[in-house]
Amino acid sequence: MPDKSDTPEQGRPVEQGRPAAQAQATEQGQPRRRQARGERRIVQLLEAAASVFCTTGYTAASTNAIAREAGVSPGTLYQFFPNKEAIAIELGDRLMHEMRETYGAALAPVDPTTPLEDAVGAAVDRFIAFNCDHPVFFALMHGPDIPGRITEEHDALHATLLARIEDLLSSFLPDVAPADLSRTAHMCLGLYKAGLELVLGHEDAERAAYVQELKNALIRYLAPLVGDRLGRPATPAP
Amino acid sequence: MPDKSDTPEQGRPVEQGRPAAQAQATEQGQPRRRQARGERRIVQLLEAAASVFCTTGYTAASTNAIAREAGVSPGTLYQFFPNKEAIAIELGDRLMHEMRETYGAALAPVDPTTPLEDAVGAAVDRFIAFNCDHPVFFALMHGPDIPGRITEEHDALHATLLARIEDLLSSFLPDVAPADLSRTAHMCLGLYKAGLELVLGHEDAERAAYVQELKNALIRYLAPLVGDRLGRPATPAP
DNA sequence: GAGAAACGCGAGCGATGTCTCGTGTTTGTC
DNA sequence: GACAAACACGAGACATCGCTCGCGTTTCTC
Repeated sequence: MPDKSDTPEQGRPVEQGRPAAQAQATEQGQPRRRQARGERRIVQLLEAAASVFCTTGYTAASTNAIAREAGVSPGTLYQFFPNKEAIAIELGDRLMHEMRETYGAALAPVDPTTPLEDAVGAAVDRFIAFNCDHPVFFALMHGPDIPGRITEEHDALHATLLARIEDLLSSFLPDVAPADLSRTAHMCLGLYKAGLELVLGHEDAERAAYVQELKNALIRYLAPLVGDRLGRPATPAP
Repeated sequence: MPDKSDTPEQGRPVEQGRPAAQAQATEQGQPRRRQARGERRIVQLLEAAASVFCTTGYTAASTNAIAREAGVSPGTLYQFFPNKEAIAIELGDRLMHEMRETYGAALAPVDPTTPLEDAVGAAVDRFIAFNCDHPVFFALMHGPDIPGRITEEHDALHATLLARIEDLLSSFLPDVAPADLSRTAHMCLGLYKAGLELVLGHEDAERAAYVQELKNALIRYLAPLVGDRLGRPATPAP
């Protein structure tokens, strides 16, 4: 850790003003050496940000409010994040990381013998569970007011998800034109989002009922396409 | 606490077809007597607001930008609307009014012999057409950042729509528990919104294809519930 | 224990946005 | 034509928000 006298601008772009801590290692000269206390503050701030984003949305959320929610001063917040956007980015990154594990386990294994109902049911259950555990995710991914960089991440996740869904679908629909397959995948994701909104808007028994309805909608939408591979014939529910 | 005139609600006579866009009365007494010029300015400002809301969303839209888009000064804008929210409210009102005619014609007539496919197809076509003609509607109704009063209007429309859908559904599903019927209606509206987003995101042929997919999703979701009344059997497409 | 760096604070700067005010112009009515 | 009310303007008052600065405190390291 080279300390070049007391002038902090020595190793940094002058325009940058303050060091602007990076949580993870990026290129950019020397990242800041965080202490345990700092790491704790970061997750604390991230949790506060999640809470505020959830209730007010991204644009309406003020950094002062986030700092207050976290019980620190505005200045402290900016020791760990260069700007407001970076907070959302970092939050999105961590969420995305956790998400990858979730949907990796949810969509990846395409056992060629699993019936459609089970595959859809399992995937939906996992995604719903994740979104219920992390309501911020929905808030961040649904806001039409999100600035540039976050949208990129959103698009990246979106694309990854769609690719996975297409993969999964293609195992059920071997001979469908790519364009149709892509459209079907988009529809599935859209239907899921619609169902998710309803699920998040209710609780307990109603929530469970909506989860079931969402599965029904997806299965019935896909059933006519798959032909066989239905597990059991998609008879109308009793 | 600026602005004393933002108060609960200024007595709004709601005359017949009059959209009622009166601005501030000096003291909550009687509305202002508008001239033809003023009425013209109002629709001009509303159109400008629609355009700005569409491209930037509600919160990010500045009143100055709306005034500039309309080619008038900020002061002029405030001659006709007490505040920014009122612009969105009035815009929502007029949209809603037009919407009522559209979906009144789209959902009201429940000919007991129409097959499910046709009923859904017709309703979807009308709604999609309306939303394509008025993209603001989607923007205003979907923003997570919309302040209080607008949400009320949104909820009102939502409730009205749901009631209509339930009506329509109940003619197809005579003996279903009310709770289940309501849930099904919510799902239908949710599925429609999801499809709408995809439809608005594409053009021409792709857009038409998504419209068809939306109809498919709705019909297939509902088909197992109706039993007969299918018009033609919902055979899977090849 | 001493020095450096990370951490923490909170007043406040600059930019931006909503809305007002004083004034001048147009329109409707007599 | 005269008068009032509606219309129009645009500078700026007032608030808010993102973010910074200077300085004090805690923690790490030797």
